[in-house]
Amino acid sequence: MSFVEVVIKVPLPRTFDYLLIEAQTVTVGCRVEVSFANRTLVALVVALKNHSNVPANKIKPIARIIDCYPILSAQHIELLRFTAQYYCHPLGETLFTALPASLRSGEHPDKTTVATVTLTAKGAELPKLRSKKQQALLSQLAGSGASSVTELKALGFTKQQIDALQEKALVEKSLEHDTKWTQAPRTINSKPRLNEEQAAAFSVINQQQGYRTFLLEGITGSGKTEVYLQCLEKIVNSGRQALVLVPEIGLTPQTVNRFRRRFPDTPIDLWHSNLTDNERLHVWRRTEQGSCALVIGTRSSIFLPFKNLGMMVVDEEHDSSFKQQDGLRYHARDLAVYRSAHANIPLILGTATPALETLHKAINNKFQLLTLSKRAETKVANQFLLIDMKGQIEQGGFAPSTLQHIERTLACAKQVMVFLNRRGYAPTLLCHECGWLSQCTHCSASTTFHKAMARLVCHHCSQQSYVPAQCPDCGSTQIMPVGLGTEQLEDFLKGHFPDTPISRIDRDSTRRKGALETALADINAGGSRILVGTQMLAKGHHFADVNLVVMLDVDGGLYSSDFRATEHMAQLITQVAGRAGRSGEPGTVLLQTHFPDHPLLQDLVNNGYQDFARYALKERQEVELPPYTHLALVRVEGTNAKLVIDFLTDLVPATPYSGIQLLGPIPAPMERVAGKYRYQLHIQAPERPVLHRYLAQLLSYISEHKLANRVRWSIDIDPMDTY
DNA sequence: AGCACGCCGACT
DNA sequence: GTCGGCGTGCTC
Repeated sequence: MSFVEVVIKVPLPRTFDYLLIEAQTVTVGCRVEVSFANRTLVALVVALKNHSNVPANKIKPIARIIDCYPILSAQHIELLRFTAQYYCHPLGETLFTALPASLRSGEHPDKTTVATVTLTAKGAELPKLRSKKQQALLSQLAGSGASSVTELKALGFTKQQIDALQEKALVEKSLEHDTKWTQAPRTINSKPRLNEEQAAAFSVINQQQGYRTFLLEGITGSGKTEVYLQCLEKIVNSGRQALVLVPEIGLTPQTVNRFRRRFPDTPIDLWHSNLTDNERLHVWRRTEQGSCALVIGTRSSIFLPFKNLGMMVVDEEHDSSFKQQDGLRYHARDLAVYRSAHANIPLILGTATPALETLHKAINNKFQLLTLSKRAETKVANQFLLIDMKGQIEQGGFAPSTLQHIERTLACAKQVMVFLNRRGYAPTLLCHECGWLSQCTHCSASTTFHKAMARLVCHHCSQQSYVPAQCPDCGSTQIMPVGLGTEQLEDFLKGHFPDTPISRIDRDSTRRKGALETALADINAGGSRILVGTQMLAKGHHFADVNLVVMLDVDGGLYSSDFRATEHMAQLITQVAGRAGRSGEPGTVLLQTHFPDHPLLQDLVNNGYQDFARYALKERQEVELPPYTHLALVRVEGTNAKLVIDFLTDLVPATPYSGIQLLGPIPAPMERVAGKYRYQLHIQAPERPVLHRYLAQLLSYISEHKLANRVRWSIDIDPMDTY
């Protein structure tokens, strides 16, 4: 008798055995169809065996074998097994979240044609077009040769725009067969010359045989990307594949084009959340068959089944979008470390502002630190100015001296960037007479007033409501907006600088597809002189003319209950400061604060992120927080607050477990979201093995708990948003 | 997660 | 009389 052990997409932390009929042959990694609890499901074979511990009368036969060849290699299953175990997540759910949706649903893995767009002879002449977007599409195609429809969509172009060009006979669409990547890549001669530091970093990485993680700590503008490119070139030239992980908003046309120009004959694929199921399947298969050399992708591309991976790069490694915030709560950067060690290949973590966890490993020689300290374009560093907001009479959120700085910069024909981490017009409405505040009815948060939409919006559950004309409590008509949002800043600046063109970049103003690209192009063409926005504006976009950067309200990060808040604030300030003065002259960075003497802020401003980070690490060590201890969180939510709290209370043992510190149950930072109450239990341990041993015990306790299926619970390893 | 089984209230 | 509410329990 032979049996197969399979996993099913079901939140149960175990596998299931099925009977293999004699005529059937399968291997590990194949999908089969099984009957499970009265329904027919796709299952994945994870083991073959001659024995089963399940009573014979319970075992059902396999209904159908889907694949004759495995869709996951044993090595890849191993990566996912580790992931499941490390993140305390059921193996079945882990394997199925990693798979593209089409494979999950049992579809055939091979779809071999790609829709491609090519310029016609007429299109190659680049005629002037009325439509800005179509013109941009045309020049994109001229720059990169043929492009797949998939990729153009990723860059913000639409099917309509492509069709419009086809209508004008400027482009042709064709279905191309996926060609195996056999052609020897062309070497580009016009490589920029590396400066001394870049060359040193390159040569260290280049000489690395086998696994090693490098932390490439390079300030903004120091040319990290050039180092990646030259390292990747060697990998690609030797016929191996590479993965470049980028933050969610890092996948811009600028980045992609830069890679394309440097590797003109090399098949490059993109991986991000906007791909359709078929597009995903297609990239998945290309990586598996070795048909593409390079993938530039967001978080989930860490699960792509490369045939012959030679190197990984994690750009902006500190970015929190690498951490999945629901379901399988993995961190793509941390998995990249595991994966590269297993594949025995080098890994580059690049950033100007390393996460403290990463820096800690570099200091302890688990990672090798490589530093780029010289800005390639500018010789002089930016100047920081702290504006003390105590006792200032502010106008529209600005101190008088801030406004003077803006005025002066505008007079020199330079651009100004203004940051605030709150979109909308005002964070809340307040009744002047009775003190009523506009609260969301489903969340423990106030609703944000959006003037342009004339709505109150909850940023946590997206519920919208009309702006009341009268106070719902006392009937007064004296309702006014309180606090600042980007919309209000834009409004104020328009009034204060009536002749200056202003652009606002935040999730509201860029909701429409391609709106961000249009706005950015507009800014770079020099149209707007003042740019107002949230941190969306800070990441990865190059603006040549910005000379002054203003950050309002940096105080939020100084006294937050989240222990990572200062780190994130420092990263943001550094990141934002990097936007100033890229054209050759040093820029100015203005920080408005009520605490100009705060030691961490002072350290950051006077000595830079590198110094700040090392000081912040000392603080973490003193208070025994990560990376000096290891953290896990049991998150529980439910409509009934009592059940949620009772369940968590029950998880805290009467006698403490040696080495484990427990804290809770405590309400989540947002206690109520979309009508659900959220509480959590913090688990802290000095060593990872201790933590995982404890968690294994806790999980088996939870699985027998009678409240466990009356609430929603999950375990978050190395959580990001905590107290 | 789904889905069946099971035991109590208001409808044709 | 039964349709349907969702608490409980199980899935090879």
